[in-house]
Order: sequence, then structure tokens, then C-alpha cells
Amino acid sequence: MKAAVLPKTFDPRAVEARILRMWEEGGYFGASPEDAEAGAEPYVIVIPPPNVTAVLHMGHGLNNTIQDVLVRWRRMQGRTTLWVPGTDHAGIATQNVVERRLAEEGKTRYDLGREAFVQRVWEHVDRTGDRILGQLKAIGCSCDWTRTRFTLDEGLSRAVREIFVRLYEDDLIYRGEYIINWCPRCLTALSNEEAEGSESDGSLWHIRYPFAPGQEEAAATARSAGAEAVGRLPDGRWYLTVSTTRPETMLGDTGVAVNPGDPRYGSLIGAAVELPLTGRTIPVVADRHVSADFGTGMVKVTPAHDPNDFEIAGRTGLRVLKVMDARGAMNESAPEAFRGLDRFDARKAVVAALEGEGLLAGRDDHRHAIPRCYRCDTVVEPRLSEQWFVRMEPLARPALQASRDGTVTFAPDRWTRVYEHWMENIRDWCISRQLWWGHRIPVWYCGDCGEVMACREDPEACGGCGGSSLEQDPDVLDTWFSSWLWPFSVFGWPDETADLKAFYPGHTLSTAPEILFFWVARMIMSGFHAMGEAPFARVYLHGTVRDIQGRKMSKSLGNGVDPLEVVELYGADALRFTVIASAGIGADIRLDHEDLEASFAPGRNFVNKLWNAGRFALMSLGDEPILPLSQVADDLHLEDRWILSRQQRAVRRVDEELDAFRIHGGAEVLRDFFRGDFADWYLESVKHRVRPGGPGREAARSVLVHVLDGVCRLLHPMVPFVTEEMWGLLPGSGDRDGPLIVARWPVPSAELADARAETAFEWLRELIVRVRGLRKEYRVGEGTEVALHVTGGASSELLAGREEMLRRLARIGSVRQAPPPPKAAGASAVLRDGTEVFLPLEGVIDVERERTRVAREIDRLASRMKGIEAKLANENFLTRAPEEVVEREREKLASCKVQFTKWKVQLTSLAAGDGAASRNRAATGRQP
RNA sequence: GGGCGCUUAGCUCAGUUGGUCGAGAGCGCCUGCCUUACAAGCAGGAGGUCGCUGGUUCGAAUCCAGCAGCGCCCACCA
Repeated sequence: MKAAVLPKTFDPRAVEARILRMWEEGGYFGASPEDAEAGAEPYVIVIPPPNVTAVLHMGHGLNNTIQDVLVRWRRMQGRTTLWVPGTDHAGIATQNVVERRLAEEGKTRYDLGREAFVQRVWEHVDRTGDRILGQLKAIGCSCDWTRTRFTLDEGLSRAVREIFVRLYEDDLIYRGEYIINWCPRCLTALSNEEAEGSESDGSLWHIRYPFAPGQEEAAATARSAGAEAVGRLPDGRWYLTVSTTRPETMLGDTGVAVNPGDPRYGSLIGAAVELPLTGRTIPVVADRHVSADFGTGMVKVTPAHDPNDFEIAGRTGLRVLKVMDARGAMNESAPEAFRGLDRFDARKAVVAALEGEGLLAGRDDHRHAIPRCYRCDTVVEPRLSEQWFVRMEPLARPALQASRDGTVTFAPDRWTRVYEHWMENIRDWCISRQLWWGHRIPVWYCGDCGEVMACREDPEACGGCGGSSLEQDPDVLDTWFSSWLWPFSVFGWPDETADLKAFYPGHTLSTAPEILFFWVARMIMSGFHAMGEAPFARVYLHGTVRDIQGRKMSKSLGNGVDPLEVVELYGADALRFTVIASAGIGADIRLDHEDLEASFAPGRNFVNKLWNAGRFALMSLGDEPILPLSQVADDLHLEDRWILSRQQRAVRRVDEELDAFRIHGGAEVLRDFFRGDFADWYLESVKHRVRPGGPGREAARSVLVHVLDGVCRLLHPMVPFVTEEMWGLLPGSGDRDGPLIVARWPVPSAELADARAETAFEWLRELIVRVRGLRKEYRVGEGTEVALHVTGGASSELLAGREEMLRRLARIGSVRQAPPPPKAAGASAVLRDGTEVFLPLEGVIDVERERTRVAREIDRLASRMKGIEAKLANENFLTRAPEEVVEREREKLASCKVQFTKWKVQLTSLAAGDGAASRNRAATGRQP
């Protein structure tokens, strides 16, 4: 029949596409505001939109699997569930990619012009965007695809405009000339977060600036006040020494600063020095920013090319002189010899020139953090320019409060402090970018009256003078300026839509910690500002996917793992289960990109095992109807009651784990239950029962289907494809109104919990394991049925009627509840409850070997007993340890004593059986 | 410079409030098995002074201090 056709191994390729189509066509992923109204409290997740530029990597694989597990779990629990998908236009990143393409054709974006270039980018993202969504689908993400959004689509662009104008009107957006981080390659401003510091080896140069004529007295005074950095050149001129890591910037120096309280330099304040190589004379000023105890205590001031120096200039009135252009080359304000030189060439040239003039005092190795562009890794240049900023402090206040009062919580918890620290030290956000790909800044300048207007709609005429010579700001907005609105812009904000009412705020956000500041923090801020409440309550920050050497997976290192390749090879379920089960909460995951087999075998093997359990059911259950549990309640065998009881425990624990974001914990619970309990023990103990004529057949069939049904449900959020397929093939036993994806999540049943059955079965399990162990230990193959003697413990009650199971699972021929005959040679063990187990092995074992082994065991046991006895003799232990702990120790000791006696007896019996043993040594070999 | 995290079996990692953890899983390894669900499997097993040193405690992988190694984040000390 059907069952016979099922392949021995699960073939994901044969079923995934079909199931995916079924889910999608069935509309199970979607949710409407009406659903939310009718159903239980909605559970909403908005996806961290992947960049349209890149293809999906394993980080996405992990993150989206986590989200899908949560979503599917809540959906099955009956919550109205919505997971909104989408992609991010990724300003710089995408523009870079397209520009690189153009470069291959020998063109630049300027050759195309703005409009044509943007058109070109659109063509590119239309292609890649679809591919990314396809990849998400391939790993099984149950997003509502009908709601797919793009940060640059019309609705979201309207949201961007609206928030910009609102913030502008509230004076929370302003324009100004400040030192910002500038990428000389991308030719745009960057936010603080986009300039990533990277430790590098550099140099600290010490340069001598000669004093201008007439400053000798001031210099000499400083010198006698202890200013070692002030001295005389060979030609007699006085000089002072400053230090810098960027000598080329000295060409733009407009002053030297000292701390006003520095006793050495009091005389120098107001003095003039000659700036080498430039012929300019610059003043010495006092500023509190300079610390007396670092370096020489004197700082060269380059206001146009250093943020601190810019501030010093603001306080002291030093002039601001730009000596570099946008590309980081020295401009016309630099001395002729350096004009046009790139900053790094200029650095060498300046150092050489200074050396030539005898003004280089020395150079030290200097390791420091150099900020680089997060997109192209070019060293960022601090640059004075006019940009747009968001005033962050007012926005940060409620966002900080939300974390402090627990409105928003982070998992793992340590991120709370990181978040709060950032919020407490928030700096204004530079949002303008000199790019073409992105949301154009909705600001117009009037050429007639100079009016500046931020507008929701493109203006026809100047609001100030009515003139029509309006020009829009050429810049675009930081890509994060659209993504920070994502949690509500996807629902149609600023309109008061039904979606917004039903689905905002969401519940959980799952993402990588790298974008905690870029995105998470800002979403919380915009959420409060635009919507009056946080966009989500819980933030889960998962770990990083790394290669086997611990390096972050990246395209440039070529150490990435392509999720689609994994899906192709092992299936989406294998990928999902592997990443879920392989790391704890927020912990990094390591995968070997060179050995996908080794990396994903755990998931694949597990999925296959699951498949085969289902296959067994289909092959062995037969076609007769399966009775509901209620109808077989009176015929349940011990193993039936045991597995049903265990299942209730598993359900409870999975809920606990998932609720705490311990997804791996949930996977572990289910693996233990399904493999450790169900497949290894339950199936093995009922195999003979489900066959026609088997004892208690109907009960076994019913329980088997019931439990397997539950296993499918419980595992569905993690491995949705194999469970959906299997569940569909299983003979029905209960609610089967639709596919598994919308089936009811199991609820622990107090009725099925059966502590006594659990105790009894666990005892049997222990007994069987011990017997199997003894058999292996004494090399008694499965072909040899042996007798079993049990005494003590709860044996008689627990053994009643279990002979069949013992025979099948431990190859025991007969069971005797009596001590072994005196002096019998054999193997013995003691169960935890003190039950003594003895297998008479006269004539099957090598007695001499066993005797030495047993003697060794006796020694080992004796020393352990001594330890426990000492503990029990300890007055402090007895009085202060909880009663049950002491009791446990006593039990431990008691069982050791029993075991000890057992070994002793065995040793003597082995000695007694000497003759017989040597005669039978030949029989110790393998069974035929 | 400040902050955070990690260090447990050969490898990758679990271990929730200190007490069945006298420490587990997966992979790998060893032994025996193609037992009609599954060799992507079954049964059994070896393997760990829980980074080091102290401390608190009747009891520490778990708490505290110090140290070492690795990693991450933040920061305007030129």
C-alpha cells in the first residue's frame, strides 16, 4: 500500500516545494485585522529586513529560523499570528554594488546621471529582492508574503517623509556645519555608528614648531618652568613640540593649544609659532580639552579635520581652514608642494619635508583605533561639512525609560546595559548622505528668498516669497532612517489603518546584536515618538555564525555557508534543526564551511529518524481504524501509560523553554523525548503488540498514533516540512481540520500524567540497561538467552507481567525472583533502588579475567564508600544540609554497601567456580 | 582607557535559582550487530583534576576575588 512506497530516507526535495505551495495557497501565513479582533491576543513579528544587495547567509538562516519557530509555535497555540516580511534598500551598500558594476563597464554614476543611475539600481534590486524572498521561503519561513514591504516602496517613503517633517517641525531635525565622518571613497557622510573603529598599528610623530621672532622670552620662561618640550634648534630658534598620528593635517593647523592650568606653559598662551612648510604663523591658545599629562601637553589644532579641534576652535576663535577635498586629497589651501596628493601620500611627503628641515623630533609606534567605513573599509576622514542631524536626546528619554522599567526587555539580559549605556550617551544622528540611492531629503531651498522648507508634498512655490525657484536638497537619507520606522510603517503609518490598530505594537524582535544601535535602539525611539509606545516588548539578540576557526562568516573571507546549498543537500528541516539545537541563548554558532556534511548531519539524522518513526507507524498499524485514547483507557499497558505521561512533561517543558527564548532547550527536550523515550523505548516495547493478534493491540495502536501525532505537533515549529508530511500520512486520531501548520498545540494533560507508571517503567528501563551492560561486559552475545535472578528493592511488584518485555529487550530467558544459588559464577549489578540483579553465567565466562576485574571494582567501591561515610559523619553536614540531601547520601551509601557485598560474593563464587571456568574458556568467544 | 562575554570529553556545545551534576548531548572514536522503521541505524563502551590560584559553604562547573588565554563592544586623549 501507500506505506510500502515511502522511501527509507526522508527526501526533502520531494516534499518541501509541494508543502510550501500548500501552505501558501491555503493562506495559513496571513492574518487580517478582523482575525486579530476575533482571536486571542495577536502575536506579531516584523522581520529584520535583509539588504536587497546581498544574498542570504547563515546568519539570516539562524535568525529567520528562530523567528519562524516562535511564530509557528504561537500560531498553533491559537494566537492570531503575523510575521511581516520585507527587504531593505540598504543605501550605501546597494549603491556601491551597482557602481562597481558600472565601473566594470568603465563608467561612473555621473556618466549616467542621477535619474538613469537610480533606474539602474531599481533594476538591480528588483532581481535580488525576489531572490532573497525566495530564499526565506525555501527555509520555511511562514511570513505573510502578501504583506511584503520594501523600505523604498511608496508607503514607506511616505512614512519617511512624514516623520522627517514632523521632527523638523518639532525642531528635532536640524541642519548645520559640523565635523562628521566622511568616507572619501563612497563620498558621503556617515553616522557615528557607520564608522567602525579597527585597531591598527600606526605611528605617533613628534614635530617641532619654531616660535615666531620675538617670542624668545616666552619660550625661555616656559623652558625654565619645566617645559621639556620647548627647546632651541641648532640655528638658535626656539621651538615647541607637538605630537600627531596624522602629520598631513598639520597643513591645516590654525593654532596650538595647551591646558590653561598647565604651569609649564602659562607664558606661551598668546605666543605665536611658525607653522612649518606653510609660512603661516599661528597662535598658542588655552583650552580645557588639552590634558597636561598626555604627550607634551601641547596639541596642534586642525579645526577643519578633527572634531575636537573643531570644538577648540569654536571656544577659542581659531580660524577653520580646510586643506583636504572630498576624496581625501590635499586641496588648494595646502602649500603647492602637497596639492593634489592623497592624504596618505601627503603624510609621507609632509614627514619627509619636516625631516628635511630638521623639525621632526621623532616617531613612536602607536597602536590605536582607526575608524573605517562600515561598507567599504576605507579609512574615514573627519570632515567639516553641512549635514542634517536628528536631535537624539529627547527621543532617547522614553526609550531609556522603557528598558529601565521593563517595558522592553532584552535576551540575553546583558544587552540591557549595553543598550542603556548607549542611550545615556546618545549623540546626534547625522542622517544626510551624499548618495543617489535612497529617500531624497524632503527639503526645498528657495533661490529667491532663501527659505528652507520641509514638505510632505513636493511644493509648487516658496512658502516664504511665493517664488518658484525652488531646489530640493540633493542628498538622501541614511538607510536606517527608513528602517527605524519599519514596525509601524509596514502597517500603513501615518494613516490610522486597521492594520496598525490591530498589529502595533508587535511582540518580539529577533536580530543580531551588531545592529542593536543601528536599528533596534532607533526603532524603540521612533516607536515612542510616532506611536507613543515601544514597537515590541522583547528583544532577542542571537549569536553570530562563525566558521570553525571562530571567524565571522563573510563574503570576503570566503568562509560563508550558503543556506540554499544546505537546503539543497540536506533539506530545510536539517538546516533549521542544526542551527537551533547547536547553541544556547545568544551564543555563537560554529559551522565548518568546508564540511557541510559534518556540520549538518545532526539535523539531517534527526529528521530522518523522525521520518522513519512515522514510516514504522504506517507500515505496521494496518488499515483498521485507530481508536481514540478514551476508548482504550482501560487497556493501557505500563509502557503506554509511561510514554503518555512522559509526553505531558515534554509539552510543559517545551513551552517553558520557548517562552524564555531557549529554543535550543526546546529542541533538546524534544530530541530527548522523541529519540530517548519514544523511538528507543516505546516503539521497541510495542512492536510486537501492534501486529495483528498482538497483545493489547488496540491500545498500542491508539497510543502510538496519539504520541506520534503529538511529536509532530511539538516538533512542527522546528522542523515544519517533515512533520507536516508525516502528519498528513498518519492515520487520523483527533482534530484534523486542516494541515499541521494550523493544528492545535498540545496542552499538558493532568489526566495522562502518571507518576507511578513512570517510576515503574524507569525501573524496568534501568534493569534492562544494566542487564545489557552486563552481557556486554561479560561478552555474552544476544544469541545466548540467560536467566535473571532479582532480589530486593521493589522488584516483585514492578516485574509482574513484564517477562515478555525483558525477553525481547534484554534477551532474558527466565526470571526468578530469588537469590542466585550459592557459589554460582555469574554477573551481578545493583539497581538504584537496591534491587540485586544476577545473571548466572556458569560456563560462559573467563573466570580468571573476571576475578581480577572484580577485585579492582571492590577497591574502587571501598574508597567511594569511605568518602560518603566521612560526609555522613560530618556534624555540620548533618545539621545544616536539607533533610532530603542527607537522605540521598544515606541511600547512596546503602546502595554502595549492597553492591559491595555483591561484589564480595561474586569474587568468592568466581574463586569457587575456578575449575569450571577454565574448562569453559573456549566458550567465551563470539557466538556463531 | 572603560565595559562585556567566553574558557566543561578529540571537535562543536548544553548545564535555568550552589545539593540525584559522583558532570550531559551531538559529531568523532572503540566493541558487537545489515534484529523486516531507520547502518543518516541499533546495543554497549572509552574519554573530562568543568582554564589556573585562592576564598565563602556542610557542599562549588555553578557564588566571590585574583591571574592567564581568547573574543566582542564602547571611547575625541592628540
